Amino acid sequence: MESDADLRFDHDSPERVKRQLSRLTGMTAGQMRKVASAALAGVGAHKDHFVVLASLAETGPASQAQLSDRTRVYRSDLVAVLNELAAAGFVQRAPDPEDKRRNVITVTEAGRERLAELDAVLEGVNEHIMAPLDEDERAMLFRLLARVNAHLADG
Amino acid sequence: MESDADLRFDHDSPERVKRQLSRLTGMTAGQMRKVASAALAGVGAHKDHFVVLASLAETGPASQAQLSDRTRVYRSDLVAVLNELAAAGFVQRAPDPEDKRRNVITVTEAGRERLAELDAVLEGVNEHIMAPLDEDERAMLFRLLARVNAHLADG
DNA sequence: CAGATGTCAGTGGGACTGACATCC
DNA sequence: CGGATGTCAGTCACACTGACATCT
Repeated sequence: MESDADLRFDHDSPERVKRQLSRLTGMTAGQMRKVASAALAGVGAHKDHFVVLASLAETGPASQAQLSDRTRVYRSDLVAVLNELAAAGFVQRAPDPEDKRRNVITVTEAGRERLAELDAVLEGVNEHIMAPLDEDERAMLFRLLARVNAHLADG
Repeated sequence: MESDADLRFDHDSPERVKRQLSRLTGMTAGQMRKVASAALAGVGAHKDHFVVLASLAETGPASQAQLSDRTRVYRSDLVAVLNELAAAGFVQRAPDPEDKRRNVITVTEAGRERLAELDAVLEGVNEHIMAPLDEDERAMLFRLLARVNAHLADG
């Protein structure tokens, strides 16, 4: 197994490559994604499962199109996610009586428990990821990234 | 065409999903990657082209295995990248007389000019990405991300 | 009719693994 | 022999597009 030991970003290097924010951000995002998806895989879940359950629990039942808008999971990919969540009894998929095109997706009690479980797992992941930063630094990192994110979202 | 207009991260939301640094970082990294690869595609290049040329220009000729270690581009993927760079005359691939297993990869003069071109393109990208931040904030973002990156690299 | 919805099939780039012949 | 090197093939998760039947 190849170790990730020297996957370290040296910002003070004179090399042009390392002056690019996109590379540092991409590397770090990849590391985070690995940690998060490994932790979720440990309990048989994927990122989308958490996102969908959280949206349903916090904003209430929704059609698949609404869920897609809320979670930014593509409508086409949502189908498989909901199939898995429904098969496990975490959500209920029922036809909408008011609009025969739609399904109404509702989180079940088991789904809420599952969400709590995934939330705990990801809380641990989040804590591990931000371990080297104190409270102020964490808030600062969030704010700076959020500003860049908002800026890029505006095209 | 779907717009990216509401791909914005709201850190002050009560939703659990948005409290995760990995999600904000992943979203932002994805935005950055799009901008960078679109800009590079505009001049017929890929990210790996830049990284490989920069390594050769800054650290000197190398075998493919050494290049892979330097750039973190997999040996297997390096082959295609070098095929493209060599076909365009940006690098020279010659057998190593001291070790018949190896090739010696050297950047050509045209390759140095290409590197300057790609460097300029990416400089513009970097500036666009960090536009909303002042100098101190940019340095802060780099440092915070680098610390998280180094921490995660240690396993 | 135009438009929204759920579904399926498929694309494309990126990260990564495995195997293999060749050579040290 | 074990180990490094370059190469090819293939896998896998992910973001994303296209088309289509159904319904408003």
